[in-house]
Amino acid sequence: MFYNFFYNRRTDHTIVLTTHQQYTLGKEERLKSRKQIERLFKEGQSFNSGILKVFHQLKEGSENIPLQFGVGVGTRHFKKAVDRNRIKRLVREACRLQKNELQSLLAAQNKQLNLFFIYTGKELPDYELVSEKTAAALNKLMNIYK
RNA sequence: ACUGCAAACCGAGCUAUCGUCCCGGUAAAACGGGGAGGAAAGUCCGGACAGUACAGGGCAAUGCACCGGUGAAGAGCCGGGUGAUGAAGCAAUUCGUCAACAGAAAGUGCCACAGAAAAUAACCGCCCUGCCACAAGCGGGGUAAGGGUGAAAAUGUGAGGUAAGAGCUCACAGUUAAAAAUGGCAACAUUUUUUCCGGGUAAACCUUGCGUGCUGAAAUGCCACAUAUACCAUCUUUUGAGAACGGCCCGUUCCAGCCUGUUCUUUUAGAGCAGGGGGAUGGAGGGUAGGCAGAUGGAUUCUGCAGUGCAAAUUGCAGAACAGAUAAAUGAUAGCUGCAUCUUUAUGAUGUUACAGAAUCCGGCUUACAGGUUUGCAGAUUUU
RNA sequence: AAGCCUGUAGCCCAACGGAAGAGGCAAUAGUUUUAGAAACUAUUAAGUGUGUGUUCGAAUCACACCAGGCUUA
Repeated sequence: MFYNFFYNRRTDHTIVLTTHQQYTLGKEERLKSRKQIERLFKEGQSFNSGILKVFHQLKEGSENIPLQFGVGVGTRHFKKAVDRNRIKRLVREACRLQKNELQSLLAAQNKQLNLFFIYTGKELPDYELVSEKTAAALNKLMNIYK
């Protein structure tokens, strides 16, 4: 009985995930070019979403990638590399799980967007808080580029 | 058994789903394998490696400083010596801890306050003596035995000696340097002889000895893209000036010594003048910032056995392990076991937490560290 | 990653190895004023980032840590 219960739960979970199948985060979906990042900070628009500051800019390019994003944490509030790595991983994970809606919207309009998140909070967050704030930021972006 | 300190070691494990970096695999997938530490940290030492056109020498700069061993090397490690210091002991001695541990007798500087005086010591005192009838007073000289100081006062004690004194002389003790003998590879120790006794400071300048060329993976090489053989200043272009040798000098080596016109000598060619062009250095800018190599497996680390050595370490054999990103992978969620805390003692609840994240690579050092294990030392109590 | 610099009252800063430390702003109290500001007078506030050493003596010299800042293209 006990094992059976868990087996069912597990299979349900996997089915839900496989239907979407888009929770990927490959090398191509990250913003890596130094040139593009500098242009984004210089010319792009930005807004604050609680503990996150978001830079965003449409770009022209031949590659067919609707969304590229990067994450940064300043050394002012987090002196230890461990903490900075932790925050970057949490934001990246939250974005990975929630970006699909925006991605498909952009793909439908044939637009390409650069994004950069900067963590501006002063304390080490937990995953739930980061997830919530990232979702809010992504919703705001959907309204802008509708 | 408990507490504290120190040292060494460990730094939870397994499973599932999603995701990620590298390698293999594939036409593309699927799939398989690997993916953070003892300090990855601080950047404090030492190397490897790369560039700089390394002949060689000197100066400057900079580092080190008892001896031997170890190792690629070191300001590391191991062993020893000397000195200081703590504990135990009647003592001999034993057991620890620490040391930038060459030179102050090459020279220069500094030594506040106090004190006569702080380094060529005469302020008081003591002694001799001149002026003077004597005293007092003034002057000349000798003298470091005595003088409330100070961190430090001119080796200490005793005797002789003297006008008074003085290592002036002697004895003992201490101390500097040298020689010899014995022990030791050596530092050094012990003994004997001669000699010195002229404060401290070299983590003040410095002297002596030894070592080091400088720069640093954003090094460097190649490919691609882009641009500007541009601009300004100085120097130079026929014999005495320039450049390189990554501070300077000697020295060595290298480059340039071109073109046009004109004048003179005149076969070529050479010299002078003018102009052009070239070169070097500096200034101020412009472009690119993509890819590949460097780049991860080598003085490698660990384990076992055997050998050498007091030890650090090392030799042989066997086995195992070793990430490779570049706005930068190593993450998220769930469950089980283990562990900790609380309440209850079938169990339940909460937490899984320390210091901390590779960035060219190695060897050390230093610092941080929840909890656990082991060893050593100290403490007080309990039991036998 | 590589390399360099700085820590002194609440703040800004000075001090040749020598009384344990100078100023300015601020603070507190007083004078002045009906009250306040300004001005004037007085007072308080450091033991020199931490530790160890060298020295008779350390803010100063040396070493090791801690904290903060800067440079590179």
